[in-house]
Formats: sequence, structure tokens, C-alpha cells
Amino acid sequence: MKCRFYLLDINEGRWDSKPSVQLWGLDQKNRRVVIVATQIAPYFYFLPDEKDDPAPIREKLLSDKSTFPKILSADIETKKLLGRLRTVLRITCSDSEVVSDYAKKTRKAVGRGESFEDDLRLSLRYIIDLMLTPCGWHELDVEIKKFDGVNVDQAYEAKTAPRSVEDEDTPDLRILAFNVLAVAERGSAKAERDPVKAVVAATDSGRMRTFVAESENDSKVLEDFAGFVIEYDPDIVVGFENNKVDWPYLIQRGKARKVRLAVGRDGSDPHTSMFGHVSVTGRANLDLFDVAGGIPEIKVKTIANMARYLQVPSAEKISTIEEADRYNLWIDESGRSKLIQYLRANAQVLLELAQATIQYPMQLGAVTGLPLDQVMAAAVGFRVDCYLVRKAHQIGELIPRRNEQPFYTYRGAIVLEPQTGVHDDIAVLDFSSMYPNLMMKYNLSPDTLVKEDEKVSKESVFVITEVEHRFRKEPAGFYRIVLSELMDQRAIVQKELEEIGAKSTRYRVLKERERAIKIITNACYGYAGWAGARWYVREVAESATALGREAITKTIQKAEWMGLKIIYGDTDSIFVRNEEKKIDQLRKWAMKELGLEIRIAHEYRRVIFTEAMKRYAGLLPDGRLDIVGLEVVRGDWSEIARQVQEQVLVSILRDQSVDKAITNVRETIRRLRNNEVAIADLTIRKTLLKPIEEYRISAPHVEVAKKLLKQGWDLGVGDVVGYVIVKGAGKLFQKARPYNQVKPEDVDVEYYLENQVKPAAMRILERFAVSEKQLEVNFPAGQQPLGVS
DNA sequence: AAGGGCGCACTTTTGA
DNA sequence: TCAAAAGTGCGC
Repeated sequence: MKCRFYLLDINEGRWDSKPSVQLWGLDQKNRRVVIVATQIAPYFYFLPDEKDDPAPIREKLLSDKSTFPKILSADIETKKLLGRLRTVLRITCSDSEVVSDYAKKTRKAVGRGESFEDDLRLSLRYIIDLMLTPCGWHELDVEIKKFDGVNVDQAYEAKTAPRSVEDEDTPDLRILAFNVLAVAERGSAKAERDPVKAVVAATDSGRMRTFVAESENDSKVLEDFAGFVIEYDPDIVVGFENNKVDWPYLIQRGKARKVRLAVGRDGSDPHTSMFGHVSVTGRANLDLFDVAGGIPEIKVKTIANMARYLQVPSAEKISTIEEADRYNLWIDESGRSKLIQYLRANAQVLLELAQATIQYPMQLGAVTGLPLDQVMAAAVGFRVDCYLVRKAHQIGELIPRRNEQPFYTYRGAIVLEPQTGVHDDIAVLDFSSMYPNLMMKYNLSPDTLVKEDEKVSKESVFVITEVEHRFRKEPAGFYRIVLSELMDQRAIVQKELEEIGAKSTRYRVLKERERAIKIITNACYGYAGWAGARWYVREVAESATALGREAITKTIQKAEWMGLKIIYGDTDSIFVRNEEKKIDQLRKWAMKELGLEIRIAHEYRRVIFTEAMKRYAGLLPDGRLDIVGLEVVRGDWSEIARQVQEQVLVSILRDQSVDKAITNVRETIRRLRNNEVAIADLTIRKTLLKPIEEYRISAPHVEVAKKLLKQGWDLGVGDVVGYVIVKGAGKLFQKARPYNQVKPEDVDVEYYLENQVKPAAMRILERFAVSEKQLEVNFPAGQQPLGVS
């Protein structure tokens, strides 16, 4: 019988002592299904040295039963290595576990030659071999089977290989959001010591369950929560930092209490898997923290900030309770109910956040080929990697291993010195997808790169000026193939988007697909220059930036020759006077001469530059401010400094009043001096970018982190440390305190005045001949003329 | 178990 | 006292 199913999760295992993969998903009747495929042959490729004949090697491997008892077959095939046809042995094994070991032993037995694709896991192997689409539909012939302990509506055994089919439907997925509460008198709760106090789960069917521990024994909470997951049987499980915090905590508590959290659809426990994420078999466990990570507008990644940014229905109901306050709330009866309310509100918001954002991970999964639960946990490089692995397989390219490579830096893009001051009516022009287009146009690719000593005719190659790298014009290189396909896909999506209404579900799906395609497209340049990439070729990235520099330089020359004054430029953009005719002419020229499309990214009614590159603020036609690079948009400045700078920018750009700006700054200074500014607005946040012990200097956030560690808090790489500067003698790092351990009267007001508020305000005001003295309250307000550009 | 790239501004510490 | 180094987070 036929089965059409939507692929939600995939895992590998053994079935009847054979390697197998399980495909978990939903069918068209919205039944939860699992399909077990056992007709799978794990394999790897062996590429003999060019001097060696593959046939005797084949015989040798097949006959050596003591070393290779699990080799099923060795077939001589033709594959490509960087575009060149090569004869390889495809060595098929009866067990996926031996693949990488056999690859090593083969290299040893033969003495020379290379192995390929022995590093691909069986589930990934299966996905790419059959071109399966995570979060997409598939069809195959199946036979109904009964599998013990598997909790689905229908289980099948695969009779044929599944094939991906076009289907616009998105099945009705059940979502469960959860969060876990554990408290400690001092510092972070530790799973080996502090039991779980409560778990709250909310479902998209409108159910909300609160499991509270009646005593120190949390066995029942764990059992009840697991029971609820199994009962509701969600397809998607979400939380916030659930990969790093909630699941690991529950898993460890489960071990301590000997309670099994058999929440997988096959009855298995949640377990840590690829990219440090937690996998729940048969479901997609998703961490909304990773989703927030992909939204740069959300500066401090918290549930509340994410909810506010996305404006989910319950965003207003959410509050924040500091981890440090939870213990005291818990031991008090009314505090406890407040805490439970907080958890419930969080769970509800998490659910809504999942509903609001789930399409993007789904589309990113479908585009890259990474399963839904892995795709957001994977860094950008690994998403590109997975996409390229699929495409390589498709065109018969051997997939190189990711290995440690020497690392070279190379020259990047051009940034222009800005014309300092205020400018009216400015257009920002940029090249659309500059690097991808240049990579395609000049066929920049690992397989088209001509080696230094190689002789080729001049006409057959592109020579990249300055860096002198050469790339064959024909045939199309790997990156050209991949990028063209991505660009084409995006164009198709964009065309359909234009045709359908903005309110339909389909529109939202396509919008997210477009975003996913764009992200992968734009990441290819960086990927090519990343030493950890499978297709790392410095020359490709180096040539792309060289061509980029050439393109923008030529454009600047042309613009200036046309009489268009350049105010500023960075990488692929130039800021010019908004003169429609000339801009139009420049666009036509760029299309013809450079083969690049120039678009007007946006227009500014006014824009202000300091002397610094990459820092400016512009007034958009609708009255909003576009603030770039300045303290306002930096997360490592106090809120008070950012606010004061934003007010200055608003006064100057929108109201065109320096006086008003000065008045605002004075008011902030007054509030500071009067201790009227909340500690939260004085907190400075910095991320720990490496292990504490590796820091060579004493920085404030590092010292505070050490202090917190001593107090029993868990802190490590990637965590953000919030601190406040207090009065006292010594270096700054000696005066930094954890933000929640500071009393208002201890704040070092002078520091905030001199090192936060004034510098942030003066950065802008000094352009208008305002002196620091004028910011002090006792100085009379004078008439300040607007600075001229 | 998990780095896309380089260019730049800016603050604070370090060490001569 | 001061330049260099360390460190962070941004722009594109």
C-alpha cells in the first residue's frame, strides 16, 4: 500500500539486527506514523591512488574476511573529485558502526589512497541519498507492521524508497511548551542536589498543566510530566534554553530518582545529540532560545523580550522573576503561588512564540536538509554544509571530510571615510547579493580554481585582479551550480509571493522559505572562507572580496564622474545625494558594466555621521530613526547611556534642535545625580567569550563572573554577565558588582556620568560644537546653531 | 562536541 | 605616562 507522510524526525537504529532508519511523521489523515526502513546499506568510498588499479584492491578487501568480515560488496564506480572524474570503490557494509573503522583499515591495508563519506551518519546518509525533505511530504510503498513499545497511530515497514513530493499542506502539528523550576538557597540550582520544584506544560489545544512537588521527592513531578507528554503526544516540544537547562536537568533528576522519562515515541528517554541539542525520538524538540538567536533585533535574549518583539497575545502578561529571587519566593506561601503564576505565564508565552516562529525553522529544515530539531541548534556553517553535502551527492561529487586545516586570513571589503556632519536627502544604494553574484559570474569555486603552476590558455579563465587567482570559465563550478539554484528557487518563491494574498498561510510559509534561502545564499561566501568547511578554499573567498572591492571602487568613480557626491560606503553600499536621474543612470551603468544590480536600499531625509566608520544615524521618510553601530544599538552599554544618545539623535534629526538635545541630557544627568535611575538602566552586560581561566586580563565582567561562580552560580562560555559599577577606590574591574547585588546608594554616579552618559551624548553633540561643560545643569542654555554638513 | 568571513570603534588593562 | 594589547560587539 501507498503512504504519503510529512517528515518530522528521523533517527537510526537497528531492527532485526539490521541497520535501519526510522522516519517519524504524519500522514494525510493527520495520523502519527513511523516508517521503518531496513533496506539500507551503509557505505563509504575509497579513492585509490592514481597509480593504483582498483580491481586488485577490490579483491584484496573482499578476500580479507578476518579484517573486513562485514563488507558486503565493493563496487567500482565513477565519481567526481573537484570536478574531475575518478574511479572509486564503493564499499558497502552490513553495519553502519564499522564504516569509519573500515575506511581507516582500508587506507592502511592499501597503503595509500583516500576514503570519503565514512564520516556521514546513517540517518544523514539516508536523507541525502534519497533527497528526503525534512518538514516536507514523501511517498512510498509500505506494509503495516506492529512494533512493540512504539507509540504511534500507525507503524509501517518501508517496501520502497521514499521519494519527496510537492505538497503545499502543512499538517496540523501538536505543540507542547514547557518549563522547569528548581531553586537553590544560594546560586544556581544543581540537579545533583536540588530537586525539581515544578514543571509547567502548555499545549496548543489550550491545556495547561502544573506539576508541583509536594516534598523534596520530585519523582512524582517527573513521572506526571512525562506522563502528560506521552498522553498529549506532541509533535513539537518547545522551551527556552531547554537544550541547555530544562532537559538536562530533568534527565539528571530522572537518573537520580530512577524515574524514566520515556517521552520518545519509541519509549526512549530524551538524549543529547548533534549540535548539543536534546533529541526526543519521533518528535521535534526545539529551543526558542536558538530561534531568538536568529533575530538580531532582540538584544537580550529573554522570553519577555522575544514576546514583546513578536507581539504575541500574552506578551503583556509576562513578568520577569530573577533566578536569585526564586528561592525566597518558593519558601513563602504567597510567593510560591506568584512563582507558579509566573511559570504558567511563561509556558503560555512559549507556546505562542512557537506558533509565531515555527515556520522559519521548518523552512530552514526543508531547504538545508537538516531535521527540524537540529536545524536551529546548528551554527550557520553547518547549515550551509548540510545543504552542500546534498548538492554534492546530487551531482556525483565526492564529499570531503571536514578536517583541521591551517588557517589564513585574507583581505576583506572596503569601508569609506564618511563625510562628517549632517546631510539632507540621501539615498543608500547597494548591490543586491553582491558576493553570491560575483561568485557566480566569475565561476569562483574549488573545482574551477586553477593551481598556480598549471598552464592554461588566457581566454579559458577569469583572472581575478589584485589577488591573481584564476578560475576556469567552463564548466560551471560547484558554487555556481549551488548558488544559481538557490537564486532560482528564491525567484520562484518571490514570484508566487507576488501573486498571492499577504494574509494567507501560504504567504507566511513562502515568506519564511524565502528568508531561509536568502540566509543560505548569503552564507556561502563566508563558508568558503571558513577553515572548518568541507569546501574551504581561501582563494574563492579572497577572490570574492577582491571583486567586491573592484565593483564598489568602479561604481564610486563612475558616480563621482557623474557628479554624484559620495557621502559614505561600506562593502557593497554607497550613500549619495538623492538625485533620481543620476542614480538611474548609475544603475543602468552597473548592470551593463558590472553585471550587478544596484537597488535603492532606503532613503534618508537626513543622516548624521561622526568621524567613525560604521556608525551613523538616519531619519527615514516615515519619521523613524535608523541607528547604525552607535551606542544605542550596542548591548554592552548601559540603558541610560543608550537612552540619552537616542534622545540626542531624535532631537537633532527629527526636531532639528540642539537645545532640546542639551536639555534632555541635562535632565538625565540630574536624575543620575539624584539616584533616580533604576539599577536595571545602569547594568552593563558583556558576554563571556571564553572559559574564565583563559582570560589574560581582569575585565569587569570576568571579575564579576568569578564572584558569581564562588557564590554557586553556574556560568560559562556564552553566558552574559550583567554588572554595575559601584563607588570605591581602585581599578574599574574592582568596582564592578553583579547587578542584582547593588543598592542604589552604592552606585558610582561619577562613573556613569563621565564614562557612560557623557561620552554617548558627546559622540553626537560634539558635531554641533557643544562642549561637555554645557551639559552640566548649572550652565545656562544657549542658542546653538545646527552644524552644517 | 560543534567557529560563516573581514573591517572597525571603542573602553579598559597592561606593562614598560 | 602612554602606546600596545585585550576584549567585545557591531556593520556588511
